[in-house]
Amino acid sequence: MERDAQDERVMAREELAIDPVDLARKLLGGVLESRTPEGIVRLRLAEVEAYRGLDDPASHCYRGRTPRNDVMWGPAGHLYVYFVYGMHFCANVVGLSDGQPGAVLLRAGEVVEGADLARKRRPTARGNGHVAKGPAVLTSVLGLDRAHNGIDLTDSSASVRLLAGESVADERIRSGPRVGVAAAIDIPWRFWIDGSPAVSTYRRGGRVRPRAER
DNA sequence: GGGGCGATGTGCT
DNA sequence: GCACATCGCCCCA
Repeated sequence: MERDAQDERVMAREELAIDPVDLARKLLGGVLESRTPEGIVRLRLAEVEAYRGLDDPASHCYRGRTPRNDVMWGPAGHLYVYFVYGMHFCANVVGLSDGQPGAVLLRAGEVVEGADLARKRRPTARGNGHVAKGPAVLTSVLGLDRAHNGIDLTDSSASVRLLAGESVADERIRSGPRVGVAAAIDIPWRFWIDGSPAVSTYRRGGRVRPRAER
């Protein structure tokens, strides 16, 4: 079937080498696949956020190139994985092209294959292995960690790949402020598929100041 | 060399 | 709704 062929198609680098805000919309409905000795898990992306390098104070690239964020400087289509809060990993797809940093954080998705393995990897997560609600749940369900940083998702032989999946109609895409981000809170660079059970609940970022605020 | 805090998840109140 | 676990990164001294 035509749709199945599209589901299986590995996305090409030139499709991904675009502004992260546009890439975020394009990734919705796409499928991230991880293959390990344990098995295969596939996840249809339902919620993402754009982080656009140098002029975005919330981006890891904002203060320049460092060993940690090196992958974000391109090339596009690679996986940027980072460690946060001393216990979680988050995964991004790098956008734009060489020399221009930017990426899309993968926040949530629906497990379309390998629910048993997903549940085994994250037994306490709500959704019983069928949804990955939140960026750290998403990475653990797929078995991603620091070792997967820099993988080329457009390489058809890679252990982690990005498949085209289904395109999502514009009217089904919603947007709003990014979760857990205090800087640039007015910029609606979070995108999600309306009605998806995987979409995480909004939480504003930044610690509440002791009493300075208002 | 030291300290503050973060693109979070979970369980308990 | 809130506190807390837990540690690497980055800024500043």
